[in-house]
Amino acid sequence: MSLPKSYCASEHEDRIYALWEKSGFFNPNNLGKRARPFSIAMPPPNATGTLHIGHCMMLVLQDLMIRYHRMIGDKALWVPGTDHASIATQNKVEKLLAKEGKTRHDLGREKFLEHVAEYAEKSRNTIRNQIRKVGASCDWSRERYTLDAGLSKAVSEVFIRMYSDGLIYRDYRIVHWCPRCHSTLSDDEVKYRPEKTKFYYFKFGPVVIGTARPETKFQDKTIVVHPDDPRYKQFIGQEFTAEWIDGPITAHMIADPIVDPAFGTGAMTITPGHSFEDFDLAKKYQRPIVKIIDEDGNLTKESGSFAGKNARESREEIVARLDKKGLLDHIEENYEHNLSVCYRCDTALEPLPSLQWFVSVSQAVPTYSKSLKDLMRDAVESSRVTIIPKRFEKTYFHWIDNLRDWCISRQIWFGHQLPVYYCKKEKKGCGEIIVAHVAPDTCPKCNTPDLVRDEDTLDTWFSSGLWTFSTLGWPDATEEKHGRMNKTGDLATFHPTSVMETGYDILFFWVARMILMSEYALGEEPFHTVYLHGLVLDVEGKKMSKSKEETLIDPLDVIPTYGADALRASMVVGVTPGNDLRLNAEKIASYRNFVNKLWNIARYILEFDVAAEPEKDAKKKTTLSLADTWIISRLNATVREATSHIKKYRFSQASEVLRSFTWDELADWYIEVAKIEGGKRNILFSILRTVLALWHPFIPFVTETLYQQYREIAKDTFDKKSLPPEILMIHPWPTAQKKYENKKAEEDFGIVQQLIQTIRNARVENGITAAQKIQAVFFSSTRTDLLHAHQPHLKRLASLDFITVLEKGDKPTNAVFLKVHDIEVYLPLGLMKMEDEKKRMLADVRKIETRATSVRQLLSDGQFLAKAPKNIIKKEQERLAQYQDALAHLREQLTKFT
RNA sequence: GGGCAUUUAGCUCAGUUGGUUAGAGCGUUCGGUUUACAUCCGAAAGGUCGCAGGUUCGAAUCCUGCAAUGCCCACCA
Repeated sequence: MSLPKSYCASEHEDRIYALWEKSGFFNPNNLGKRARPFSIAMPPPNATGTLHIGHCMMLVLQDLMIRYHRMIGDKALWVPGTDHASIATQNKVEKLLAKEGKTRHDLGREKFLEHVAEYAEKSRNTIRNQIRKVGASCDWSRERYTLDAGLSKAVSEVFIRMYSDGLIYRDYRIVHWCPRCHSTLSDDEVKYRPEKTKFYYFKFGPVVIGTARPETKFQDKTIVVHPDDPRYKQFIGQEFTAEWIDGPITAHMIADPIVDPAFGTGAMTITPGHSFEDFDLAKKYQRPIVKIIDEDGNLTKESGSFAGKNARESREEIVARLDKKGLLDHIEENYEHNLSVCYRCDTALEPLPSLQWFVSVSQAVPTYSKSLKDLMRDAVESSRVTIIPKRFEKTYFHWIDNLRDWCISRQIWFGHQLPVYYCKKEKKGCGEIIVAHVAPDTCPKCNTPDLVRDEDTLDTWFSSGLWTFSTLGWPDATEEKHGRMNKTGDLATFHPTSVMETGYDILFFWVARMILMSEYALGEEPFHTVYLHGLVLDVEGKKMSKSKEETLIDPLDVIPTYGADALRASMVVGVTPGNDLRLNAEKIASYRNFVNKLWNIARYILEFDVAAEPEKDAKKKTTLSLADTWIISRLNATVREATSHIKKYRFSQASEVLRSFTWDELADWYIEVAKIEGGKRNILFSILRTVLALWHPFIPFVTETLYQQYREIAKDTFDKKSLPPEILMIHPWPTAQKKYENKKAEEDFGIVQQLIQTIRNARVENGITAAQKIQAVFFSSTRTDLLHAHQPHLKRLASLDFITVLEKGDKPTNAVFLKVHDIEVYLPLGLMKMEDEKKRMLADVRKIETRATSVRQLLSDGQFLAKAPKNIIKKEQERLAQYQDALAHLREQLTKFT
């Protein structure tokens, strides 16, 4: 079998993935005896979505870590799964139903849920395939879904525990309400959109008040002013009658420092039912909470003659009525404020009072005598959880400090229904609330049958907060021993998980809540390290979205064209944690080129070099050439550096190190040298194997494909015992050995490289074509051996046809003069323009003089000599010596121009 | 309003704890049928490291201020 000239990813990728999957090594149980666990819980994509480029980012980074850890011998587990994503999914399915002219109510709860489940299952199949396309080596046998029985049990279990700990409670209070989703939202699910609107001023009793929302003001009976405001001081505490929308109304004036006298008229009425601030004020001063707008966005009976009308649409009519009564003072146009909108559907939210379930974040948890806020803060403060990049720790603490109780009940159908049952008074019950996994047949208090389950479902983040441990079998995977709950099975082995890798955009939604849940339920952190990646942006720097097709990069389009490996590389190279990535097709193409380069390096080694040297060095033990010790030294340094970068989560830098070794050193130098020296079969084989292993976590498909070829050939050559593993995925990670690093070889080969590069440069500058061979004369008092040994290299790589190496003697005149370390090179070009050469040399002299002057100055600076470290001073002295040496030679050479 | 970040070559971005001449990819220019690769090879050009101060023997790197851009949080009735 021979390898084609270029790598065609689509011909190999599916086959290679199947090979991995069949091997069983995605499952750590099949990896043999391994002591150290390494685990990642894959952030579950929405079950009804399809993967976009952002998902690729997480898959690539996590797969990189998992593959690396699998190779260094860890028990590596990556748990995949999907999230039911309650609101998002329900919205999506409702939209599809709407196309058929139906609503969920036409189907009824049960039928609707069946419909959603069916749809989700189809999408999940697509997602599974997409994850495979990217090359993710996750353990499919452990795949989970947030609505699985086990995970649902975990949800109820946490709810029940929190309820009995007094952390979950039910309360009537103002909440964020999305009239379109017909559900409450948590504070974090609210987005703000800047909006320009009208700001109205109305006469209200003795004062003028301002408002942007007249339609909420029907029952405003409290005026608040600043206690020190001289305009209103006389009215504070008074009660008076004001003419209002539906006739006279009795109102109070109170004073509170929260009012800004400079805003509007300095007097405001409060609307406790429809403003968070006003709600707090109303609680403080014990004013009634009146619901003016209902869940459909319509005005309630509290609005008198307007009852039943849509609130926002009635605004102008209400203003007109007040105007007619002479109560409209004036209108301010273009009032700028932020409108709160639903993060899922962008609909303007309606704050309204409602009876809902909440998680208290400030009340002490009995077991820990600490609040959930404290638990969340402690985990990061104590460094049990570290966030990369570190700056997000600040953001995290700030979020915790401002956190309010978490509204967890949602009025949608799709999700985990609350494990709450009511013994309803309407059904002759006692009003008892029962929180349990399963409904009791009768009320435990009054024995009334027919308990009614709460219709609401839980916030989707409540269940995803449990993800790291619910996926590993909690709560069943625990047993009581000596009065303590101990973890068993996977939960014991893999929890806390090692790394949570996700986008910074869900730090609050998800990462924080996982910490909350794990700290509460298990008393331990959910993960040790949080690695936050940035967003994938298009060429214009905007977040990629389906609505902008021209700049959208869809992974499913890219993979067939450029290959999954190229896509993967583009998400790693030059990408740093927490920073956004601007992606375009050219970038991906450049990594496709690299993948192809690697392909051809392997192709040369596996086919051409072997063919050229069939038997020669298979058995014979050859002595190593300078180039050999050089490349071995460089490879070892590369292994050492790349490993160190990966350990420190600097994946981009690791890939940089690998790229420059592979392309610049191995391909451009060593393979070219191998063609000259010959007999490199063993050493090239060994280098290739190491290089493939090093690249494998980054670009697994091409490396595995090549490794399979490598192993085919190795099978015929190696004895069975030293045969490497069948698949690269479980090949041991290369280890660096200090004894192979050779500074002298790097220096000496570096001189050969510099000589060749310097001569090449001189050739181009003097207009000598590549085909034209020239002569060179080398003078060196100390390196004649090096020069003699590398005559063939110099000849071929610098296109020379005749070389003279001398220790001393007469220097050629009218020749181009070059200098590398102590080696002088003369290129007698005969016909060239010596005037140009003279100019070039004079320019060189000036350049070096400038540098020498600055170093000389530095070295004559007493402060520098006194305070700088000795090695730095020594370096500078060496530099100066080099400059002086070079200058002396240049000047000497210049004298030869007549 | 508060906070975080970014600002380095034409473009996209690296640059560990301050220490030679600040790097890469793409792009540009010049030259190439070298028997692995034109998805390639060789050579080169291109940077006051946003601006202004400061600390230091020494600053892209640390500190202060300013500017531009982006994001997050809060939100005034």
